Amino acid sequence: MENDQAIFPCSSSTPPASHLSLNMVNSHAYNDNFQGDKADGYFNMGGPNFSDFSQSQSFVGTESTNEVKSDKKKGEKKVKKPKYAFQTRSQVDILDDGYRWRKYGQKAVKNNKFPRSYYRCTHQGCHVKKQVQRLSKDEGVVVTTYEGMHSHPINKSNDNFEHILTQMQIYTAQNL
DNA sequence: CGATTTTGACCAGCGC
DNA sequence: GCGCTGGTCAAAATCG
Repeated sequence: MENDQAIFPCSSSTPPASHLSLNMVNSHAYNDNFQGDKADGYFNMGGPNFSDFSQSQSFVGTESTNEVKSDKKKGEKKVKKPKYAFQTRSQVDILDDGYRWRKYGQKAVKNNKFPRSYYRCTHQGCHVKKQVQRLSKDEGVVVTTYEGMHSHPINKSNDNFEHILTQMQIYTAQNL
């Protein structure tokens, strides 16, 4: 999994919905104003009010240089972990993007009243991780942080997420 | 019965 | 060096 560019499975086919993610990076980025926590670098471009769900999307390019000098336990080569965070307006924490996720942890964040859930892709050979976090400031905002990239097809009908992507593209075009 | 969730413990990185 | 915070593991519990 050396490919760290996009989190969408459609990056190889380059569908019309894939370039929208590039558009979102054009927004202004502020570091320490998102949650007051670690300066990760969140890109926010969502408007205050749009429509129903998933209207305010954020994009995060967090190059956490997590380098391990020597193999301690896992023996994994953790050189660089690019993370991509999405800020979604939703009432539910579980944003089904079409993949199968297995929850492997949950921790409470300091600045957030809501705990952060850690998920892992259950696909064989796919070590994509994702963490879902809800903002204590806005309980209707859910931040989903993806880590890694899927190299396998979705075993579900991604019609739902595709619909969301389409809406995101429309909103992005209107916003920009 | 298998897969997944829950929850506490453990560990590593960072700041003081 | 110690304490805090964040991330992962693993065993038990739960669900389908």
